Amino acid sequence: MKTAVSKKLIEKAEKLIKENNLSVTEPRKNILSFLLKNHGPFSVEEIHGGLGNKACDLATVYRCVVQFENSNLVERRYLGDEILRYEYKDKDHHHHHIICRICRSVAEMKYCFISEIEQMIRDKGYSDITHSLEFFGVCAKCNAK
Amino acid sequence: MKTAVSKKLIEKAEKLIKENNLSVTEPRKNILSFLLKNHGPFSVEEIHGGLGNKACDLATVYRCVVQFENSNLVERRYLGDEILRYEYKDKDHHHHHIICRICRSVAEMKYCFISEIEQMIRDKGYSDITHSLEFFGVCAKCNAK
DNA sequence: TTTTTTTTGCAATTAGTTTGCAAATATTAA
DNA sequence: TTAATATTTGCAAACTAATTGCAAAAAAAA
Repeated sequence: MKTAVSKKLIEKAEKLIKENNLSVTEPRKNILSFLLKNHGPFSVEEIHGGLGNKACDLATVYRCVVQFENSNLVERRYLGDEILRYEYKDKDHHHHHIICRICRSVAEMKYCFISEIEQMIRDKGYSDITHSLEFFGVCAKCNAK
Repeated sequence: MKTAVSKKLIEKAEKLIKENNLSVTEPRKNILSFLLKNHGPFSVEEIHGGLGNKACDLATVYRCVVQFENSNLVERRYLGDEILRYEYKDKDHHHHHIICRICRSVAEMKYCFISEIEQMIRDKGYSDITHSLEFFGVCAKCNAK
Protein backbone atom coordinates (compact mmCIF):
# COMPACT_ATOMS: atom_id res chain seq x y z
CA MET A 1 0.00 0.00 0.00
CA LYS A 2 2.82 2.34 0.77
CA THR A 3 5.62 3.24 -1.68
CA ALA A 4 8.06 6.05 -2.35
CA VAL A 5 6.62 8.87 -4.42
CA SER A 6 8.39 9.80 -7.65
CA LYS A 7 9.38 13.31 -8.65
CA LYS A 8 6.83 13.23 -11.48
CA LEU A 9 3.99 12.63 -9.08
CA ILE A 10 5.06 15.41 -6.80
CA GLU A 11 5.10 17.76 -9.79
CA LYS A 12 1.64 16.62 -10.81
CA ALA A 13 0.41 17.17 -7.29
CA GLU A 14 1.95 20.64 -7.24
CA LYS A 15 0.26 21.48 -10.52
CA LEU A 16 -3.13 20.34 -9.28
CA ILE A 17 -2.77 22.30 -6.06
CA LYS A 18 -1.84 25.45 -7.96
CA GLU A 19 -4.69 25.02 -10.43
CA ASN A 20 -7.09 25.06 -7.53
CA ASN A 21 -5.68 28.25 -6.07
CA LEU A 22 -4.35 26.64 -2.96
CA SER A 23 -0.91 27.60 -1.76
CA VAL A 24 1.66 24.93 -2.39
CA THR A 25 2.96 23.58 0.88
CA GLU A 26 4.96 20.50 1.81
CA PRO A 27 2.07 18.75 3.58
CA ARG A 28 -0.30 19.37 0.68
CA LYS A 29 2.19 18.12 -1.88
CA ASN A 30 2.93 15.02 0.13
CA ILE A 31 -0.67 14.16 0.88
CA LEU A 32 -1.87 14.63 -2.67
CA SER A 33 1.14 12.72 -4.06
CA PHE A 34 0.30 9.86 -1.77
CA LEU A 35 -3.28 9.84 -3.06
CA LEU A 36 -2.10 10.02 -6.66
CA LYS A 37 0.22 7.10 -6.12
CA ASN A 38 -2.10 4.87 -4.08
CA HIS A 39 -5.64 4.10 -5.06
CA GLY A 40 -7.40 3.99 -1.74
CA PRO A 41 -9.82 4.98 -0.38
CA PHE A 42 -7.85 5.76 2.76
CA SER A 43 -8.75 7.03 6.19
CA VAL A 44 -6.96 10.12 7.44
CA GLU A 45 -5.05 7.85 9.79
CA GLU A 46 -3.92 5.70 6.85
CA ILE A 47 -2.87 8.68 4.77
CA HIS A 48 -0.90 9.99 7.71
CA GLY A 49 0.80 6.63 8.18
CA GLY A 50 1.50 6.38 4.46
CA LEU A 51 3.43 9.62 4.46
CA GLY A 52 6.24 7.93 6.39
CA ASN A 53 9.14 10.26 7.07
CA LYS A 54 7.29 13.04 5.29
CA ALA A 55 4.48 12.92 7.80
CA CYS A 56 2.92 16.15 8.99
CA ASP A 57 0.52 16.63 11.84
CA LEU A 58 -2.66 14.57 11.80
CA ALA A 59 -4.73 17.75 12.10
CA THR A 60 -3.07 19.00 8.94
CA VAL A 61 -4.13 15.87 7.10
CA TYR A 62 -7.70 16.43 8.25
CA ARG A 63 -7.58 20.01 7.02
CA CYS A 64 -6.00 19.09 3.70
CA VAL A 65 -8.42 16.39 2.71
CA VAL A 66 -11.32 18.74 3.36
CA GLN A 67 -9.70 21.39 1.17
CA PHE A 68 -9.01 18.85 -1.54
CA GLU A 69 -12.58 17.69 -1.36
CA ASN A 70 -13.86 21.24 -1.71
CA SER A 71 -11.59 21.64 -4.73
CA ASN A 72 -13.00 18.45 -6.18
CA LEU A 73 -9.59 16.80 -6.17
CA VAL A 74 -10.58 13.97 -3.89
CA GLU A 75 -13.77 12.10 -3.09
CA ARG A 76 -15.04 11.18 0.30
CA ARG A 77 -16.26 7.61 0.70
CA TYR A 78 -18.51 5.97 3.29
CA LEU A 79 -17.71 2.32 3.55
CA GLY A 80 -20.12 1.18 6.19
CA ASP A 81 -18.23 2.02 9.30
CA GLU A 82 -17.91 5.36 11.03
CA ILE A 83 -14.59 6.23 9.43
CA LEU A 84 -14.49 8.63 6.49
CA ARG A 85 -12.12 7.71 3.69
CA TYR A 86 -10.69 9.68 0.81
CA GLU A 87 -9.41 8.89 -2.65
CA TYR A 88 -8.11 10.87 -5.58
CA LYS A 89 -10.92 11.72 -7.95
CA ASP A 90 -9.88 10.76 -11.42
CA LYS A 91 -12.51 12.15 -13.81
CA ASP A 92 -11.88 9.37 -16.32
CA HIS A 93 -12.21 6.57 -13.87
CA HIS A 94 -15.65 6.55 -12.29
CA HIS A 95 -15.98 3.49 -10.13
CA HIS A 96 -17.32 2.00 -6.91
CA HIS A 97 -16.12 -0.51 -4.36
CA ILE A 98 -16.92 -3.90 -2.95
CA ILE A 99 -16.28 -4.10 0.76
CA CYS A 100 -16.14 -7.40 2.64
CA ARG A 101 -18.42 -7.27 5.65
CA ILE A 102 -16.01 -9.48 7.58
CA CYS A 103 -12.42 -8.58 6.73
CA ARG A 104 -13.27 -5.13 5.34
CA SER A 105 -11.09 -5.64 2.31
CA VAL A 106 -11.82 -3.21 -0.50
CA ALA A 107 -11.97 -4.30 -4.13
CA GLU A 108 -12.57 -2.08 -7.12
CA MET A 109 -15.71 -2.24 -9.20
CA LYS A 110 -15.71 -0.59 -12.61
CA TYR A 111 -19.30 -1.01 -13.78
CA CYS A 112 -22.34 0.82 -12.69
CA PHE A 113 -25.63 -0.99 -13.19
CA ILE A 114 -26.90 -2.52 -10.09
CA SER A 115 -28.22 -5.94 -11.06
CA GLU A 116 -25.38 -6.63 -13.49
CA ILE A 117 -22.97 -5.47 -10.89
CA GLU A 118 -24.31 -7.71 -8.19
CA GLN A 119 -23.95 -10.69 -10.53
CA MET A 120 -20.35 -9.74 -11.20
CA ILE A 121 -19.65 -9.43 -7.53
CA ARG A 122 -21.20 -12.83 -6.99
CA ASP A 123 -18.93 -14.20 -9.74
CA LYS A 124 -15.97 -12.93 -7.78
CA GLY A 125 -16.96 -15.15 -4.87
CA TYR A 126 -18.78 -12.69 -2.67
CA SER A 127 -21.98 -13.75 -0.95
CA ASP A 128 -24.73 -11.90 0.92
CA ILE A 129 -24.38 -8.87 -1.25
CA THR A 130 -26.09 -5.65 -0.35
CA HIS A 131 -25.48 -2.14 -1.52
CA SER A 132 -25.84 1.38 -0.31
CA LEU A 133 -26.71 4.03 -2.86
CA GLU A 134 -27.29 7.62 -1.89
CA PHE A 135 -27.64 10.70 -4.04
CA PHE A 136 -26.45 14.16 -3.14
CA GLY A 137 -27.47 17.42 -4.69
CA VAL A 138 -28.65 20.91 -3.96
CA CYS A 139 -32.41 20.93 -3.49
CA ALA A 140 -34.85 23.30 -5.20
CA LYS A 141 -35.36 25.33 -2.03
CA CYS A 142 -31.64 25.88 -1.58
CA ASN A 143 -31.24 26.69 -5.27
CA ALA A 144 -33.92 29.38 -4.95
CA LYS A 145 -32.08 31.20 -2.19
CA MET B 1 -41.75 13.65 12.56
CA LYS B 2 -42.92 12.49 15.98
CA THR B 3 -46.33 11.06 16.76
CA ALA B 4 -47.94 8.81 19.30
CA VAL B 5 -47.57 5.13 18.55
CA SER B 6 -50.72 3.03 18.27
CA LYS B 7 -51.32 -0.25 20.04
CA LYS B 8 -51.26 -2.07 16.70
CA LEU B 9 -47.74 -0.86 15.97
CA ILE B 10 -46.50 -1.86 19.38
CA GLU B 11 -47.91 -5.33 18.79
CA LYS B 12 -46.24 -5.52 15.40
CA ALA B 13 -42.98 -4.45 16.96
CA GLU B 14 -43.33 -7.06 19.66
CA LYS B 15 -43.99 -9.75 17.08
CA LEU B 16 -40.93 -8.77 15.05
CA ILE B 17 -38.73 -8.73 18.14
CA LYS B 18 -39.93 -12.19 19.16
CA GLU B 19 -39.50 -13.59 15.68
CA ASN B 20 -35.88 -12.60 15.84
CA ASN B 21 -35.29 -14.30 19.17
CA LEU B 22 -34.65 -11.12 21.06
CA SER B 23 -36.23 -10.70 24.43
CA VAL B 24 -39.12 -8.32 24.42
CA THR B 25 -38.30 -5.28 26.52
CA GLU B 26 -39.85 -1.85 26.85
CA PRO B 27 -36.98 0.00 25.14
CA ARG B 28 -36.91 -2.42 22.22
CA LYS B 29 -40.67 -2.21 21.72
CA ASN B 30 -40.62 1.58 21.85
CA ILE B 31 -37.65 2.01 19.55
CA LEU B 32 -38.92 -0.41 16.93
CA SER B 33 -42.43 1.07 17.12
CA PHE B 34 -40.98 4.49 16.51
CA LEU B 35 -39.14 3.21 13.44
CA LEU B 36 -42.26 1.44 12.17
CA LYS B 37 -44.28 4.62 12.55
CA ASN B 38 -41.74 7.10 11.16
CA HIS B 39 -39.91 6.60 7.91
CA GLY B 40 -36.49 8.01 8.66
CA PRO B 41 -33.62 7.43 8.37
CA PHE B 42 -32.91 8.71 11.86
CA SER B 43 -29.80 9.22 13.90
CA VAL B 44 -29.66 7.60 17.31
CA GLU B 45 -30.12 11.03 18.81
CA GLU B 46 -33.28 11.56 16.76
CA ILE B 47 -34.71 8.19 17.69
CA HIS B 48 -34.02 8.95 21.32
CA GLY B 49 -35.72 12.33 21.04
CA GLY B 50 -38.64 10.79 19.18
CA LEU B 51 -39.38 8.41 22.04
CA GLY B 52 -40.63 11.31 24.14
CA ASN B 53 -41.85 10.24 27.55
CA LYS B 54 -41.01 6.65 26.70
CA ALA B 55 -37.34 7.49 26.28
CA CYS B 56 -34.75 5.08 27.55
CA ASP B 57 -31.03 5.69 27.94
CA LEU B 58 -29.17 6.82 24.86
CA ALA B 59 -26.75 3.92 25.26
CA THR B 60 -29.69 1.55 25.09
CA VAL B 61 -30.77 3.07 21.79
CA TYR B 62 -27.27 2.52 20.44
CA ARG B 63 -27.34 -1.09 21.57
CA CYS B 64 -30.82 -1.72 20.21
CA VAL B 65 -30.25 -0.38 16.72
CA VAL B 66 -27.17 -2.59 16.39
CA GLN B 67 -29.19 -5.61 17.48
CA PHE B 68 -31.98 -4.72 15.08
CA GLU B 69 -29.48 -4.29 12.31
CA ASN B 70 -27.97 -7.71 13.03
CA SER B 71 -31.48 -9.16 12.91
CA ASN B 72 -32.07 -7.45 9.59
CA LEU B 73 -34.94 -5.42 11.00
CA VAL B 74 -33.36 -2.06 10.31
CA GLU B 75 -30.90 -0.69 7.77
CA ARG B 76 -28.00 1.57 8.48
CA ARG B 77 -27.60 4.52 6.16
CA TYR B 78 -24.66 6.78 5.39
CA LEU B 79 -25.85 10.15 4.26
CA GLY B 80 -22.62 11.95 3.64
CA ASP B 81 -21.84 13.17 7.10
CA GLU B 82 -20.29 11.24 9.94
CA ILE B 83 -23.57 10.42 11.60
CA LEU B 84 -25.01 6.95 11.16
CA ARG B 85 -28.74 6.75 10.63
CA TYR B 86 -31.20 3.90 10.84
CA GLU B 87 -34.53 3.06 9.27
CA TYR B 88 -36.93 0.16 9.37
CA LYS B 89 -36.19 -2.30 6.59
CA ASP B 90 -39.37 -3.02 4.74
CA LYS B 91 -38.65 -5.90 2.37
CA ASP B 92 -41.30 -4.71 -0.08
CA HIS B 93 -40.10 -1.18 -0.22
CA HIS B 94 -36.54 -1.03 -1.54
CA HIS B 95 -35.56 2.59 -1.99
CA HIS B 96 -32.83 5.18 -1.73
CA HIS B 97 -32.59 8.81 -0.72
CA ILE B 98 -31.79 12.21 -2.14
CA ILE B 99 -29.93 14.38 0.33
CA CYS B 100 -29.50 18.11 -0.12
CA ARG B 101 -25.86 19.07 0.22
CA ILE B 102 -26.86 22.36 1.79
CA CYS B 103 -29.90 21.91 4.04
CA ARG B 104 -29.45 18.13 4.40
CA SER B 105 -33.13 17.49 3.77
CA VAL B 106 -33.87 13.88 2.89
CA ALA B 107 -36.29 12.95 0.13
CA GLU B 108 -37.29 9.46 -0.86
CA MET B 109 -36.34 7.88 -4.17
CA LYS B 110 -38.15 4.77 -5.32
CA TYR B 111 -36.34 3.83 -8.52
CA CYS B 112 -33.01 2.26 -8.92
CA PHE B 113 -31.23 2.86 -12.21
CA ILE B 114 -28.63 5.48 -11.95
CA SER B 115 -28.92 7.59 -15.10
CA GLU B 116 -32.72 7.52 -15.08
CA ILE B 117 -32.64 8.32 -11.43
CA GLU B 118 -30.38 11.30 -11.83
CA GLN B 119 -32.75 12.70 -14.45
CA MET B 120 -35.67 12.29 -12.08
CA ILE B 121 -33.78 14.01 -9.33
CA ARG B 122 -32.96 16.84 -11.70
CA ASP B 123 -36.69 17.05 -12.54
CA LYS B 124 -37.38 17.56 -8.88
CA GLY B 125 -35.22 20.68 -8.93
CA TYR B 126 -31.99 19.35 -7.56
CA SER B 127 -28.72 20.46 -9.12
CA ASP B 128 -25.10 19.30 -8.85
CA ILE B 129 -26.14 15.73 -8.38
CA THR B 130 -23.64 13.12 -7.34
CA HIS B 131 -24.11 9.71 -5.84
CA SER B 132 -22.35 7.30 -3.59
CA LEU B 133 -22.78 3.63 -4.29
CA GLU B 134 -21.02 0.98 -2.28
CA PHE B 135 -21.49 -2.75 -2.20
CA PHE B 136 -21.12 -4.97 0.83
CA GLY B 137 -20.66 -8.69 0.90
CA VAL B 138 -18.64 -11.51 2.34
CA CYS B 139 -15.55 -12.06 0.22
CA ALA B 140 -14.34 -15.40 -1.16
CA LYS B 141 -11.54 -15.63 1.39
CA CYS B 142 -13.90 -15.11 4.30
CA ASN B 143 -16.39 -17.56 2.79
CA ALA B 144 -13.66 -20.20 2.61
CA LYS B 145 -12.89 -19.96 6.33
C1' DT C 1 13.67 41.80 0.71
C1' DT C 2 10.10 43.18 3.55
C1' DT C 3 5.31 42.94 4.52
C1' DT C 4 1.07 40.54 4.53
C1' DT C 5 -1.48 36.43 4.32
C1' DT C 6 -1.98 31.71 4.89
C1' DT C 7 -0.78 27.40 6.92
C1' DT C 8 1.18 24.41 10.28
C1' DG C 9 1.96 21.99 14.77
C1' DC C 10 0.57 21.41 19.15
C1' DA C 11 -2.63 20.90 22.75
C1' DA C 12 -7.05 21.10 24.22
C1' DT C 13 -11.88 20.27 23.03
C1' DT C 14 -15.94 18.37 21.08
C1' DA C 15 -19.22 14.95 19.72
C1' DG C 16 -20.66 10.44 18.54
C1' DT C 17 -20.28 6.00 20.18
C1' DT C 18 -18.85 2.18 23.27
C1' DT C 19 -18.08 -0.24 27.57
C1' DG C 20 -17.98 -2.02 32.58
C1' DC C 21 -20.78 -2.94 36.12
C1' DA C 22 -24.46 -3.14 39.54
C1' DA C 23 -29.44 -3.02 39.58
C1' DA C 24 -33.59 -4.14 37.16
C1' DT C 25 -36.15 -6.88 34.04
C1' DA C 26 -37.22 -10.87 31.17
C1' DT C 27 -37.04 -15.78 30.40
C1' DT C 28 -36.71 -20.53 31.87
C1' DA C 29 -37.17 -24.26 35.02
C1' DA C 30 -39.37 -26.14 38.81
C1' DT D 1 -46.88 -19.21 39.99
C1' DT D 2 -42.79 -18.87 42.00
C1' DA D 3 -37.86 -19.40 42.21
C1' DA D 4 -33.59 -19.61 39.63
C1' DT D 5 -31.02 -18.15 35.70
C1' DA D 6 -29.95 -15.30 31.95
C1' DT D 7 -30.34 -11.02 29.68
C1' DT D 8 -30.86 -6.13 29.49
C1' DT D 9 -30.83 -1.57 31.25
C1' DG D 10 -29.14 2.90 33.19
C1' DC D 11 -25.47 5.41 34.60
C1' DA D 12 -20.94 7.06 34.40
C1' DA D 13 -16.63 6.73 32.59
C1' DA D 14 -13.84 5.84 28.57
C1' DC D 15 -12.71 5.96 23.84
C1' DT D 16 -11.96 7.69 19.23
C1' DA D 17 -12.57 10.36 15.13
C1' DA D 18 -12.61 14.94 14.06
C1' DT D 19 -12.32 20.03 15.06
C1' DT D 20 -10.54 24.33 16.86
C1' DG D 21 -7.65 28.28 18.96
C1' DC D 22 -3.46 30.16 18.87
C1' DA D 23 1.41 31.24 18.46
C1' DA D 24 5.20 30.04 15.38
C1' DA D 25 6.55 28.95 10.70
C1' DA D 26 6.10 29.11 5.87
C1' DA D 27 4.25 30.89 1.52
C1' DA D 28 2.60 34.63 -1.41
C1' DA D 29 2.37 39.45 -2.51
C1' DA D 30 4.27 43.94 -2.53
